[in-house]
Amino acid sequence: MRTKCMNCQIKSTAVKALSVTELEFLEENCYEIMYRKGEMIIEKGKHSTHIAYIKSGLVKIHMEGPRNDQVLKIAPKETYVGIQSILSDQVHQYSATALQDCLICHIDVRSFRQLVKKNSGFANELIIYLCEDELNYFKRFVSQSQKQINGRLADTLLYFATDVFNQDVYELPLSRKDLGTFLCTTRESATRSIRELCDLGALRVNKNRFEIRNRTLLQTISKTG
Amino acid sequence: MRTKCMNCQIKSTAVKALSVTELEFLEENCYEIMYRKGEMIIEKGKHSTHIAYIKSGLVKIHMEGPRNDQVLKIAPKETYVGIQSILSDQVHQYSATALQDCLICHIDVRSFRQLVKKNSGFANELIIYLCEDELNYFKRFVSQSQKQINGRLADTLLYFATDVFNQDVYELPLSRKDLGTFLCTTRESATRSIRELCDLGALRVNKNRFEIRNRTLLQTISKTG
DNA sequence: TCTATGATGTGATTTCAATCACATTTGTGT
DNA sequence: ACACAAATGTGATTGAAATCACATCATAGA
Repeated sequence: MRTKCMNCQIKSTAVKALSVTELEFLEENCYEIMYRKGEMIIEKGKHSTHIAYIKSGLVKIHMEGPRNDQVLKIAPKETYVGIQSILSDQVHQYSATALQDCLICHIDVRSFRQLVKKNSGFANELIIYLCEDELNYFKRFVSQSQKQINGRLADTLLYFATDVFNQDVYELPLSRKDLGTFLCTTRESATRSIRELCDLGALRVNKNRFEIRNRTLLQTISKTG
Repeated sequence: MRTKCMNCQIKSTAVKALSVTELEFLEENCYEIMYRKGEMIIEKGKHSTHIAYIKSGLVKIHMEGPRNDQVLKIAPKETYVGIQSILSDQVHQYSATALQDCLICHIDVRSFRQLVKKNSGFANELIIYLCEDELNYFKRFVSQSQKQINGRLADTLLYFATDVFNQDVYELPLSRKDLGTFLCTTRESATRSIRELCDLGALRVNKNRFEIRNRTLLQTISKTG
């Protein structure tokens, strides 16, 4: 049996603003799916009937570019994916792929829109969510265009340690190739950059097991590019 | 005497969703200012009490990076600037500077938030606005990280021709330096790229007067990077 | 167990753009 | 009209990262 929205433990801030009746309405217009690592959750170009909400697991948001598939974001739980389809019943502008096994809640986009129109508290929280998300992209944009690879890698490793895993030793759920496209570089350059940070003593790496050994140094590398 | 919001000819889609009473409320909580070319409209780090709405003129949105000041966006009229301050009474996360003489409407952020909470149609339009804006940044992010300078310049020149001036001959309101930072490169490389596109016959340039001579060629350059 | 396919590490080389250096033009205030 | 500061154009050089090429290591089937 599926979990009732009302009892859902990882409601978004927006959903917390809904009334009991609205939660019951939501309940009838969403459903959960488990995705295995590597499966596509939403696909660019496909008709967008649902918004996805990550209940657990990590998701890669990516978009075709002129050369590569570009990773825009590595999204942890409690992230909305494909919310831009709220614009209209159009097609998804980007793809999302599970990096780990993921529990995803799919919400019917028309019902979602109805909730926005009915409950301005819900709408308000969504606005806040979108603004924060956009600010994060601004920062990422600036970093990406002004820092060198080592700086961008340092950023990313700190991001995983601080915001995703909350510890300094973790299993990086990305292939070197994905890490490369997330860093806006190539697989080879990503590999080399990892080795440089190891040589500097900031890191220890074994396969995908990363250990941050000198956080201060990493932060310095992140700052100076 | 100032224009009444009700009669304002360049209302945002969101403001069009407001009732007469709400428009009167808005009227009492916003004011217009003319900015001269070069003046700062909002400044990073300053307390954000107002959201700016561009009624006329072009505005540069920019943010400090580790090396440069990075231009995030060249915003034309009917753009909200600093809307992210809706998050809370915090400080602005980026700056905005007038590239031309600009008429700006400053809206008290608390009143703005009240309108969001009161009128879900207003909130809904804002959500749509934010989603579109974010999608544009996604595309810019991908272009910037995968295209070479000529491709990025082609993009930008087409953007001005199509979305800003709506004609193929225009006065570019950016210094070479600003153009450089918008393209995520240096002044020198921007200059060289302009010359290359001229040599290819895609452009004709005299000072800041740009003329697109071969739109198809520019589009090809934009696509292939 | 063996094989095959994909992922990864690493050196050599090339390429694009940054940096440096300086000439020239433009603009501004007196 | 003049002087000075700021913006722009342009060549020479350097440098970071992409590309190429290939070896090695996993991993999943047969």
